[in-house]
Amino acid sequence: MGAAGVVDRARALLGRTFHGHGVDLMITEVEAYGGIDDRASHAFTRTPRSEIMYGPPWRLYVYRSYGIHHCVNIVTGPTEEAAAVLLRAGRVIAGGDLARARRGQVHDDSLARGPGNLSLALGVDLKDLGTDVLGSGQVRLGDVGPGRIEISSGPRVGVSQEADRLWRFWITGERTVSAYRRSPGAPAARSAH
DNA sequence: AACATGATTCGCT
DNA sequence: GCGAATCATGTTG
Repeated sequence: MGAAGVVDRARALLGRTFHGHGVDLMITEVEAYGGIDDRASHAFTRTPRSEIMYGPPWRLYVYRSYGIHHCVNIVTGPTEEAAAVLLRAGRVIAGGDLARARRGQVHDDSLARGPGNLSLALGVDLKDLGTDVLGSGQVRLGDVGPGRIEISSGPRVGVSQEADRLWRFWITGERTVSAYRRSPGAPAARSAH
């Protein structure tokens, strides 16, 4: 698997079901992070936090964001690349009451819209770090792959490095997909003029 | 030991 | 569209 391997893995996750602590959703938006080949990846520098990404694939990398939220990633491997896929949004398909209890009164489309909200809806936090999502634990991938879906792509949200790499993918037309925001720290985007 | 920085979200203008 | 909230992590002294 080359540098594009994580991209293939990211696209293949779209439309799959994912379970977290009593809630099932269909993954509708993801971002690929290329590890050692990607300055935007937390694994670009190998530290205790990013160490999980240098391990076997299909384990959870969970981190705290802005001191408030959590973000959920699936490590993709190969181990020497330390790549991972960030789950950015999903459509809740079961356990909606539980998801709403965690998220409050929000529109169904917003229950798992954005990485922090997705993590909250699924009840995933640091206790789930390192969970094998191919196992039968409280956080796991569903067995069934997607039917035919159309995929759109664009730049990743909020990253100041590699801000023009088109490594964000979502199911075309899905209303659960989060809004794009370019990082203030990123160089100005080239005008389309 | 102190400092800078976010793979964000929500409310207000 | 803009900015505050909030704190773990990594970096620097």
